[in-house]
Amino acid sequence: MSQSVNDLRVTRSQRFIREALIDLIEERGFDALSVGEITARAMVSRATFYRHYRDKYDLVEQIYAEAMQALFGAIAVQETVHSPQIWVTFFDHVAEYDRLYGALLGEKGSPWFVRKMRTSLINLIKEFGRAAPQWQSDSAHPISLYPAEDDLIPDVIATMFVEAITWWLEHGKPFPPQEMARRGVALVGAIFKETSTW
Amino acid sequence: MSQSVNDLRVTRSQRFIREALIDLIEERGFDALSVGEITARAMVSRATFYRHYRDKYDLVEQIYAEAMQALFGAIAVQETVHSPQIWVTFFDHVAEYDRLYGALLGEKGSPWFVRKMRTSLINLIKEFGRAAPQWQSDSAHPISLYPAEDDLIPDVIATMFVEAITWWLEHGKPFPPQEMARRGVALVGAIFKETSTW
DNA sequence: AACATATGAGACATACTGTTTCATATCAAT
DNA sequence: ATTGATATGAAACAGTATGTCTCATATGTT
Repeated sequence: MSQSVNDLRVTRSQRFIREALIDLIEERGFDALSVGEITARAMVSRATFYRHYRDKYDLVEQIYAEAMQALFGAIAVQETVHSPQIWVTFFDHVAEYDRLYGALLGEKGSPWFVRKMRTSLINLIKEFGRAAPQWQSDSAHPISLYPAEDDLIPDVIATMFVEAITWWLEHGKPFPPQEMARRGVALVGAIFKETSTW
Repeated sequence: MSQSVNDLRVTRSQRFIREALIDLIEERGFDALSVGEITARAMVSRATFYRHYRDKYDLVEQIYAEAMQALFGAIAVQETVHSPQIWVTFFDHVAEYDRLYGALLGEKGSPWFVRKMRTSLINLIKEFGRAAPQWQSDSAHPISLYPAEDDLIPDVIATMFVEAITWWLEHGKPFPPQEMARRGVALVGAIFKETSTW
């Protein structure tokens, strides 16, 4: 793509475009946006947009990819990747990028992005579930849950989390990340306990 | 709209259009469809489509409205609207319209419709939750849950149900509606019990 | 200062939308 | 079977968005 990695023009254009994107999502909703509208707000040529992004979805994906990279970086710092602490880190991350996630997950957001984020979470959930076998302690089928049920539970839990995040951001983060993590973990625990007897 | 309620031409056109819609969703996905594509498959003029529907979303809404009418009719037959039996009826309904829901909720489906269906469910969940106070029996705040939390729980549960339905249909309905209802009710019970202490 | 390249302006072909017109075919009712 | 009503098909239409392309210019980097 770009030979010189740090060209002020490039970073400036991309920054304007990203800011315009979030502003416009909050104002008019992601689905309603056209590329022309975004570039007009960003005071940038449409051709410039297409030089950097395939379409508006690609734009979101690039932003999201960077956010995910930041999240994984934060998680890597944690010694106990398989501990509930991971969810505190997660909600901290969400809080840090609250404007991005709020815009994309909220009322004016994109159902497409919701799906995307849920998919990202499912793997994390699986990892988390496998690392907490005590939740399935009183089960007659402690291991067979996932293969037999073909991932209904992680799917459902991931969906729940995305929904909880959306609710949290739309209500102005009523309580701190720690509390959200605590509730999320408790809920997941209850679900695992309940479904482990199936 | 139509003066003579039963005009063969109308019912035939609408039927072709609806069949084409579901076929095409399964093949190419709802979002990718254009009106022209639908009418071409239905062997009907585009003008005819616009005579009956505002756009492809309106088409889905009309189909969905009829399905909901059928569901409400089935529920009305139940004496105990506030019993878990309602969910058996619900999953029976989903099974009856499996092709419709499968297409619209599944991988090729429409996130917009998922949202729509969840909204429909939230009211049902609230009704269901209010009618089963025993789930909040050991709570210190048995009533204040909804107003205080501003509907996080019903929202999350509705989302879970939609996700469960999607999973169920995409996996070829591995077990009968009764079993899905049983598991759904159990899960909701566990969640209510867990969250009632918050 | 010299070079590289990102940008802006605009043209372009393509596609889809939603509306409209009008002649024709098809239906319902008698 | 004939009549009257109307749903339909074909086509044109303006409007909008997309994604690509060209080229002169401005702006960065070295």
